[in-house]
Amino acid sequence: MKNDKSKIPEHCKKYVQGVKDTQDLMSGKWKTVIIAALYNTGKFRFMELVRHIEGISPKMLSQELKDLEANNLIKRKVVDTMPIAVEYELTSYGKSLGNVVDAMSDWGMRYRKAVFAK
Amino acid sequence: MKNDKSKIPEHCKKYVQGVKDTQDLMSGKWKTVIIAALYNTGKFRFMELVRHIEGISPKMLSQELKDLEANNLIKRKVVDTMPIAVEYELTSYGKSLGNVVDAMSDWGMRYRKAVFAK
DNA sequence: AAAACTAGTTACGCATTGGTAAGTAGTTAC
DNA sequence: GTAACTACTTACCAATGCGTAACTAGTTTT
Repeated sequence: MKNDKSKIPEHCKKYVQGVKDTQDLMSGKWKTVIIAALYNTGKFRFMELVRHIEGISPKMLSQELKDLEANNLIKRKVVDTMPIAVEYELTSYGKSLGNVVDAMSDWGMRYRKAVFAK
Repeated sequence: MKNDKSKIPEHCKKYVQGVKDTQDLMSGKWKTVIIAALYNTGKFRFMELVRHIEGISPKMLSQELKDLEANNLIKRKVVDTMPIAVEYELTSYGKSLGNVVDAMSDWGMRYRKAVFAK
């Protein structure tokens, strides 16, 4: 056997597992966009997000926010004014996803330029 | 209006668009894993990938490889030996996704540690 | 000559995803 | 007092994603 790739090194498995875990937490059509929005602007109310993220419905936003909150990536805060306001922002975990979102955004912008340049 | 977030700054739109574009190209259950595998190891034949990526079926692998090739992220090379071999590797575009995959892997590994540490 | 390996393809089907539309409960502006 | 706003929820439906299993066509090993 000249080149046996059948044995997968441990660090490689961990590397891939990391990618999978991150992907799972950011799965679905809207989570990365929500995270990107909160990462850029800091704090948003529910309807602000609905208006800010074009195309999202209240149903999907609500669902995705719940998922993100369950994974401790964002925190939901009810401001007890009259009328009540609900604010969403990233937790420190959530903020640490900034690297990932930045990398995706950088790459995406460069790719788009390259594609349109042809 | 104290705090008008209704006007979305242009750079913010571009930022989010970048994230979306990247997400679209890496969508599905297997693309990031395939990219990570090729990024780590360089070159793989079809059946090597099937064995290396646990859980993937030939059908899904074939489908995802086609998608990735269509988006110019990987190249497929038929080595004209007897029997023929088919090699897959990242294009330079594909390699430039390394930052994204690295960021995802880093974050995922840290997150996993943090979750199990509790 | 049969079994096994290469690189896939095809048929089938269930389950998840995500969209539309409408409804709810409370508050407030006109 | 009625329309509109906030923060959602619910019901329903269509499309897609993804898995299983089997099959193909060529090559090679036994």
